Amino acid sequence: MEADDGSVFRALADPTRRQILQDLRGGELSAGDIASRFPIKGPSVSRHLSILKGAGLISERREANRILYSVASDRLAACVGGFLSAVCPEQVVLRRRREKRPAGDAP
Amino acid sequence: MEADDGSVFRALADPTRRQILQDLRGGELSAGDIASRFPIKGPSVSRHLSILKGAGLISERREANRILYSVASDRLAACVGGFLSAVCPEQVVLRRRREKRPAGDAP
DNA sequence: CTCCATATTAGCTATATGGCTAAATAGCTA
DNA sequence: TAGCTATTTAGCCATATAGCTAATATGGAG
Repeated sequence: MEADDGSVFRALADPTRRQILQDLRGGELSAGDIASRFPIKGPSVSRHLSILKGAGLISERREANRILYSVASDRLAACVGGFLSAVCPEQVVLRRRREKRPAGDAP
Repeated sequence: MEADDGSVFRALADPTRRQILQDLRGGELSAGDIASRFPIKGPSVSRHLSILKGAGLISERREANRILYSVASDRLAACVGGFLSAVCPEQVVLRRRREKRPAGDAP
């Protein structure tokens, strides 16, 4: 069901999308907030957001008539960090975060 | 003189190029060695190699009439790891390698 | 030099990508 | 309901990308 790693790397190929991810590092932003930071029109931003979402790199939340986006850093770290670990494991260390466990798992 | 980070991420967008980098993890390979591992023709592989080289992700060395390629993992870790550190610093640790110092630098 | 092996460069085609404008959808408020 | 804001979707166009075949280096062996 989930997008494959290829979609993640394709998503990261565009500088605008990389910047969006960095901007989201500061916290949730609406599509309009994001659009105001770039010299491109709203629909283009919307397209970038849908590509990032398709890659699983951002998640969205509706609030009134705005949509707030946030970065899915777990997924980013897993895919990209996983690749880095495969190619240059000496230079990169992945710090695994607590995983969401299905309820009832051993503590 | 050096390629910008954008070229690195564009280079990584293609699955063949990512696989080439992983294959080079095992040690130097000639263009022909690499070509034999993929279902595409030599010239296409050559193009991928030149893109990887343009991004600074591989280096080459001539031996007789073959050209041996190796992965530039420092550059890969610096660019991609740097980006990861900017977006999700909690999940990724960059382990800096000894840098090549200009001769005559303090010890 | 000629011949062969290894690779790259040139030129072509089809598809993917990223921008735009205009139109449609979603949700709030009167 | 109508009207307003926020955002996405549809359709178009220009450029970039990745594959191919044919032609061009480059280097070693005879």
